[in-house]
Amino acid sequence: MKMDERKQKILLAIIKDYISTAEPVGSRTISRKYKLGVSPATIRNEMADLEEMGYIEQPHTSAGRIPSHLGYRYYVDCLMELEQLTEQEEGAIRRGYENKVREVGEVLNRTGRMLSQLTNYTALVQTPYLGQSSYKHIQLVLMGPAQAILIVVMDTGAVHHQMMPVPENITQQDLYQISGVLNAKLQGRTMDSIRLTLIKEIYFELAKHRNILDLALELIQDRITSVSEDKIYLEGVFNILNQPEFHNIEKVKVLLSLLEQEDTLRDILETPRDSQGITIKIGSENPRKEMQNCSMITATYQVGDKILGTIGVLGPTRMDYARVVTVIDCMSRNLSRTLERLLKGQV
Amino acid sequence: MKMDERKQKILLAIIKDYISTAEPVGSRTISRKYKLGVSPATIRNEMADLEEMGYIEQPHTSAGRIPSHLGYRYYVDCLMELEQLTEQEEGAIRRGYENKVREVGEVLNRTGRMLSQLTNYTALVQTPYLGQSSYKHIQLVLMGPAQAILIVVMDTGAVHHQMMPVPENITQQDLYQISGVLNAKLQGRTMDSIRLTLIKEIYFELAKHRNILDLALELIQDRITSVSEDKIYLEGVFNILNQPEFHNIEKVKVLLSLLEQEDTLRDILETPRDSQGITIKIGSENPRKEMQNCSMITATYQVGDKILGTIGVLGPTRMDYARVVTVIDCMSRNLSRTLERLLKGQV
DNA sequence: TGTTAGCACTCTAAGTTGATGAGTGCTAAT
DNA sequence: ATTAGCACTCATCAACTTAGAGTGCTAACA
Repeated sequence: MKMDERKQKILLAIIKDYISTAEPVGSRTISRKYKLGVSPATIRNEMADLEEMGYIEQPHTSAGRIPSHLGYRYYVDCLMELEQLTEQEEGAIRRGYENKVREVGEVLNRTGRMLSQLTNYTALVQTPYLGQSSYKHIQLVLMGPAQAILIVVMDTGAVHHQMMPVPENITQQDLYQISGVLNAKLQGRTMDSIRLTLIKEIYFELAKHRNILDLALELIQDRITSVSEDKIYLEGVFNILNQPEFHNIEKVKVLLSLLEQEDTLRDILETPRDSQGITIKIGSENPRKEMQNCSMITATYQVGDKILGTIGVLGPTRMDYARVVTVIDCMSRNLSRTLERLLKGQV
Repeated sequence: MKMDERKQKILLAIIKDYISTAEPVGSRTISRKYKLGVSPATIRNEMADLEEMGYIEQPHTSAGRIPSHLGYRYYVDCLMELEQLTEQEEGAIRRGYENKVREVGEVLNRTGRMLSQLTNYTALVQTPYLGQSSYKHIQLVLMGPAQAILIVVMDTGAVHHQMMPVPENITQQDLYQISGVLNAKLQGRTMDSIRLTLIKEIYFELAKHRNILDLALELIQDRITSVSEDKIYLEGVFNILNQPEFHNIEKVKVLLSLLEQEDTLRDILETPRDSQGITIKIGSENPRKEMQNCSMITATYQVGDKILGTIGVLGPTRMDYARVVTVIDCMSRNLSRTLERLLKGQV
């Protein structure tokens, strides 16, 4: 069977209507609302064909049709016309990013908030991969009789800190000295590039503080590096309560318990290696079967031509693909640009 | 009418049963399950009395009774026997606090998580009031051509940081010099005690960097101080989905939209000035009328004899008061102890 | 005088029935 | 190829019925 233009128009009408009403769409509705110039009976014939081809299905005999996963797939691949953002919205996004950007974490936060607000779905934002970022400043500050705080500033503007025990008798002067050496040796180095020779150099210069150094270097390498890496922010989770397909509490609970696990988030954000730009996963294309009735739209963001991470929007399969794609595209561009500015010439 | 012992027993039975089943309790059930040695008919008479006294009410004519707010109040004030935590649970709490405590924020986080897990309700944790904490270390680090990062370490172990613009031509050396002066003047000072004379002294020593100083001091005073103050962590919000009284999505949405506003959280955590220890607010005793069907149990935590903040558990009026009171009491003690250790001799 | 059995009564929850209407597929006419 | 017409299916809703849980009252009992 061939997919002629009229079939396309009918499929498009069904999908658009179902996206906005969440109700099965009948032949009469289509003929009335989307003037195709043919009678309901004709449309019924075409719909029977579309169903046979797998693009739509019937919840039960006397109901209208709803799009199948295949139908949505055909829609996003061939039929969808992207929506234009209003001046207002685009302005809001731009302002959201221009407004006193100070730190990577803050930028990601705002991205999530805007994404979920603009789409009314759940937003996911992955922290950027910054393995190539380098140490900018390291400082040890004495906090108590045997306690110090280790502060590490990365060139990305990220600041990590961590309490650590120190010997009883150590003074702030000692710590300044240690900080000085660490700074001299590590400043400008990337996380991945600290090698044994370098550490030996440090030991050599600070032989008598060996035990502090051991701990400090361990913390710098293991803990501090790993803390911020590959976290995923969730925003607007409650928006799913507004979707009619989630008026059943049990379904909400299933989805929420999935979203509570970081692994799941990582899995569903995952995109095929070669995918540039935007990826759409519909229903059963998602890695978890509990998400059959959800779709996920993701986009990568980058600085230069290095992809740093992914942002995504999670909604029901019946989500407004056209709008979400436009929004997420705009957001990922803005995010990339802002990060570029923030990390200017530093990554 | 007098509240004799039998009435008390019956009221207690009604409340216990309703708390565990969420169903109205009939006279037959009581006589069967809670062997009081009297027939349902007798119990019916007593229940009629209890209803007249306002302790219980009938959802409709042919249903059993449920406790009224007054009934719950009488229960928590006079009838409730506190539950004992199991060895296991108490151990888990203790271990939760002992395990590598490094920072105030982390402690609060864990507190929230444990509270919500142990009770299966929603936990609220207010950040401690640390207005009396003092500056331990201040550092400016050059990040880009005209950008620096300001790092402030408080004696509580809290670390704040903030990007700030600086003049194009400034060097890291200049910034070190400024940091040095700021440290010398501000170290050991409390946030509240920075006075004009002090600032003049700083200006005097660093006349040529006046514009940087203006910004830095402003950030230190306004932004950094206010950021972490009086935030309220929410944990286990989704637990409300497990309560049968919230099987209606609309009710969930109303409650969630309340909990999204920080003011609300502050209001419902608020406790009367003189209240030492644990406060229980039942239904309409809550400040928001949308929370008529919720109860809130709060406890303060302190270091020394200074109250620093409040933790709380939010559940339906039908919540398990005995257990929650025990848990929250244990948690607040542990939290106080841990903070004491963490801020040892520093506040 | 307090307790209890018995009974009529009330009200909800759950099930049944029937009407309505949206929607379909098929057929025959255009 | 298109469409009008028609018989048919099925969900939804309202009206009605039923079963059962629970009550209040009364009269009998200890």
